[in-house]
Amino acid sequence: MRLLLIEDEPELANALSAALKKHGIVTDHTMHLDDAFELTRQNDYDAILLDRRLPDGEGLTFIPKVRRAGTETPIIVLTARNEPLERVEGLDVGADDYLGKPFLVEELMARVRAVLRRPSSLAESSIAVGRMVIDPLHLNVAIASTPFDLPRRELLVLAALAKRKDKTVLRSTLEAAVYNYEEEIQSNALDAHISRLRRRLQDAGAGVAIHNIRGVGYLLREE
Amino acid sequence: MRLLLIEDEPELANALSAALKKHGIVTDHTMHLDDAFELTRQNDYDAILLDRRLPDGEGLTFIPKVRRAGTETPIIVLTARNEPLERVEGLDVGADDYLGKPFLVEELMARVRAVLRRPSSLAESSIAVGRMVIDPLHLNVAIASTPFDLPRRELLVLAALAKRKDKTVLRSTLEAAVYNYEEEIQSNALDAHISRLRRRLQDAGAGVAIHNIRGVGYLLREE
DNA sequence: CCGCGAAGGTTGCGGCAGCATTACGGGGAA
DNA sequence: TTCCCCGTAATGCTGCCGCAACCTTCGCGG
Repeated sequence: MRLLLIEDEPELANALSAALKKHGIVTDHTMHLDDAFELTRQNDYDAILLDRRLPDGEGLTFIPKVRRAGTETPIIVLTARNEPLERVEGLDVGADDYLGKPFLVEELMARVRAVLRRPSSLAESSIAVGRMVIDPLHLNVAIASTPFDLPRRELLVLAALAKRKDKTVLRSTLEAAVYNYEEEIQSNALDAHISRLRRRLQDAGAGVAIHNIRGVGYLLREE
Repeated sequence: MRLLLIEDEPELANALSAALKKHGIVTDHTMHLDDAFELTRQNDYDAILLDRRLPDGEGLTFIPKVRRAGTETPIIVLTARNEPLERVEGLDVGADDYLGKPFLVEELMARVRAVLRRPSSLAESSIAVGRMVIDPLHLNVAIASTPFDLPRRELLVLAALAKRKDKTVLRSTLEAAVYNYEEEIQSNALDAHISRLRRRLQDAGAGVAIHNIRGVGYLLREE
């Protein structure tokens, strides 16, 4: 899962990113609405966390803009101002939920989950490929119903591939699934993960293969 | 197991929390319906105990509100008014059970368990792993059918792991299972519990292992 | 059919974040 | 009081993972 966090307090932003990471969530962070808008066009986020009070101005103005651009990603508004009236304000312009500061990360998680549960979003619980069963939400993998554990990054790669099994996943999409843009990589780290993952799958007799499509990306299919 | 208690008499609330704690239950407590509503969004409770007569007004009004928000957590209504007619009233708006004050904690526990056993909730009664049998509902653990005592926190960790045996449990999920929102921890207390629990399981020859997945969480499996 | 460049695959290494363990001491229960 | 739980912190260690060097495969053009 991947979130975009639009927040100008670096301290809060860092704490939040770290906490979300514990939930297996990759977080991109920016404090500028323009950057944020670009990021929504480049990436397919599962949800957006939006602060209202930003150096660029009122965060809410961001919502109509992205909606007009066709982005339907759920938006959760974060703010210190938590009056009922303002709550309505946010929801009226197209926010999906509203969260007053300070809040617990658990609360945020619950709201993210709630928002993702809504009919529009397609949160699949479990995907079967070959002899494997992959649950990308809980980050579980099993082969022939015995658990199979993987390092974090390889797990994220596999989950991203499984979500679109038999379909090609762009290289950039995979990178996005595993890294946030602060952790930019200057090498073939992704290739390395793929390689190690392949070996692990092979050794375990997973009955799946990660197939490369030159210049485009990868796909996961049965052997 | 984790409950939300909505009750305005501090004395009763404290006594109840303490009593439930002895049963290994983590309890969050509030006396305001608004707070309670927020809490249901923050946490995934196993059940909610709801007083009818509250400073905010009639407790029953709370039920449709949370149900509309998509929360399916079982609700047990506590009240001094225990007339049959009022009982129907509570159940009609979506309560799962009804308990007249005063009551024995044992009775409350029995009702909580009963409510959790219902088909909708997926509370398994008993889980077998290795040479152990774990009942996360009664918080009983036995090794080779002789009872096995554990300290409270370690018991909660083990129960949380057992409920998802052979599947990874996120670190954050474990933290939520063991601590309520007042008890924030600032150290590696969870790691310490895991370590001590491992040693105990080892010494007892439980035939199970708690396995770590770096950067993700833990899982319980047979050795 | 062959050559060549670019994309992908593989692998060892080193740094370091995350985990394991343990001793210590406060505090609560019997 | 005594015992044990359990939070804290210090210490050591493990193995993930980014990196880079080197090798293999692919596809195109001649």
